[in-house]
Amino acid sequence: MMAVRSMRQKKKSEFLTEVELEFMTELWALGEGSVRDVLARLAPDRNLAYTSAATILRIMEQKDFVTSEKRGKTFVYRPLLAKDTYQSKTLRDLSDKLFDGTPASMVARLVDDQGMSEETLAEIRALLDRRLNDNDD
Amino acid sequence: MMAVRSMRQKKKSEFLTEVELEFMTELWALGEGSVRDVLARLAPDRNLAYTSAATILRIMEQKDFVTSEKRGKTFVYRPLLAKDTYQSKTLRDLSDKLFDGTPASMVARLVDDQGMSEETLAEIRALLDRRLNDNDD
DNA sequence: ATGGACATACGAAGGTCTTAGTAGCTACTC
DNA sequence: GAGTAGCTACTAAGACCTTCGTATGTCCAT
Repeated sequence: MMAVRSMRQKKKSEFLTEVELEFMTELWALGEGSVRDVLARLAPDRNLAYTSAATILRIMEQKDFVTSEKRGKTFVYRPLLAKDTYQSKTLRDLSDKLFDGTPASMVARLVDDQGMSEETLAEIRALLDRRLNDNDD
Repeated sequence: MMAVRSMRQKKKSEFLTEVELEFMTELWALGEGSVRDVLARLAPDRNLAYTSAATILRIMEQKDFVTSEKRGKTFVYRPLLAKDTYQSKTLRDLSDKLFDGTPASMVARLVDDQGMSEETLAEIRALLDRRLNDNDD
């Protein structure tokens, strides 16, 4: 049997679907994991069939979001996309589409609405101070 | 046993789809507008059929994102969902799903990666200062 | 070898989203 | 009153997403 597995890459949507993000989140937390590992971490009321989980991970590999390595008789999946990277990409996209491309307005809405504690706010300001001083020398 | 679950509401996804956001953005900018008004504001290379635009707005009305009023022979659409509100909702969702529910980490990633100018950063810090002083009395 | 446990591959059903064509309504013009 | 222009309603095609069942393969113990 030939495992003909070399299709051409198609446009790659770059973004994770709902379920893909759910799975990727567990992989990011685990570092790596089998179908069963990921499944075990989902909410108890999630009730997703094993084969569904396997399908999802296989598709994620086709999309190059994860890679796999056969260990014994099971595949172990590992993220190819770093969480940091994906966070950045997502923020940029959101800023472009919903905040007129000005990330500052995003922060403004965040600190206005998100009910952050005062220490959280102070923490963020400290972060900015550090950032500003770093570039300032 | 009967399905006790026959709500008339279809669970309303709460979130705009890609195209719906595109249209809503124009309606937010316009305040209100007809199919033609919205269509006119899209990028010249968008090439969306008039009937497609009309369908999209009709669906958005079914989903209660907009309301309409017949003026002459055309419908004029107006947002029911405020941009601010939607921004907040989206940020909260993103924070929950991709930033462990801690908005502060979101800001951290923003100021780290987004290549903001120094004045943008200073602007944000000013915003935080104001916010902190307001609560500080 | 046979059966059982468990893993992967594939295909199909049912849903939503995007797009656009077709049909029909209304009103204005000649 | 027939034609035309512009609008809305409906329907459908095609793409993608989510879920799961079935088929198939592999390893191991009996």
